[in-house]
Amino acid sequence: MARAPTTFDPFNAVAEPKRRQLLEVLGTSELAVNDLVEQLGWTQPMVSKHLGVLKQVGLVSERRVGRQRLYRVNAEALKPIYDWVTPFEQLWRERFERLDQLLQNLQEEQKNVRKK
Amino acid sequence: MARAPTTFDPFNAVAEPKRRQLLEVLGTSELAVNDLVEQLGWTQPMVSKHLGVLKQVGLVSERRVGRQRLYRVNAEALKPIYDWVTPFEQLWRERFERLDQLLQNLQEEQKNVRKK
DNA sequence: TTGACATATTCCCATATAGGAATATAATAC
DNA sequence: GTATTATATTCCTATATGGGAATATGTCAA
Repeated sequence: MARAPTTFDPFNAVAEPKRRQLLEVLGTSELAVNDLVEQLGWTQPMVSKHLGVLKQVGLVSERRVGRQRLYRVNAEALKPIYDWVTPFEQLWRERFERLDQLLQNLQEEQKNVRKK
Repeated sequence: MARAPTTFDPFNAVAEPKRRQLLEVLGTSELAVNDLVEQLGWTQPMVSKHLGVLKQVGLVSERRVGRQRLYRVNAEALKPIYDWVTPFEQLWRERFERLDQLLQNLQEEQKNVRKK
């Protein structure tokens, strides 16, 4: 078996750095393909192809206006990623907090040493 | 150019569902390869290979004890994913909040209608 | 040393990619 | 209808993959 297709789920779609960049540029606005071409500096087919992948996994939605197609981010489609990664965030935050505590304790001890 | 290698960054490493599953099973514990083989029900080479990818991107760390190798999650390596996805979480949460607000307003209106 | 156990590596293949170039489709304007 | 603009699709290729099977490496125990 090969790797899961990029259109399999948001994880695979967003693994490609360019597609993350595209979503960032899109942000909260609604942009036509040519706007994205200009802002990203990529070729038009490249932008269209990446948009195609993002659309297939529901990460962007498309609205046709005249000969333009306006795209916007559908942020909710990123929820599975957020939900998956968040529990792990607890882990490293706890570690940092323990480290902070440790450093503070050491500082306290140093103060006491100097006082003597 | 082909797709970025799975060892390119945490995004690509974690795009594979099995590797996410492996990290989940690992959780906060430190497990030997055979423990993982048993818990996951995969073949031993498959577990070793996925661990190899995860290790290359720093998502797990390895400690050798006798003939065993104990692995644990290095959660901080997931921080780039967390940091990237979190701003988007704002977007869909705001949308939900606006929706909630809208629904509440509608309920209020209904009450007033009935009073008349 | 030899065997048993724990883990990693190699070889194989079908499959999907991202990018470039060229071309197709679709909608508007004249 | 024809030209023009906006966008999508097709064809190409190099490259990496995940899984299976077989094998190699490394470590302990008798």
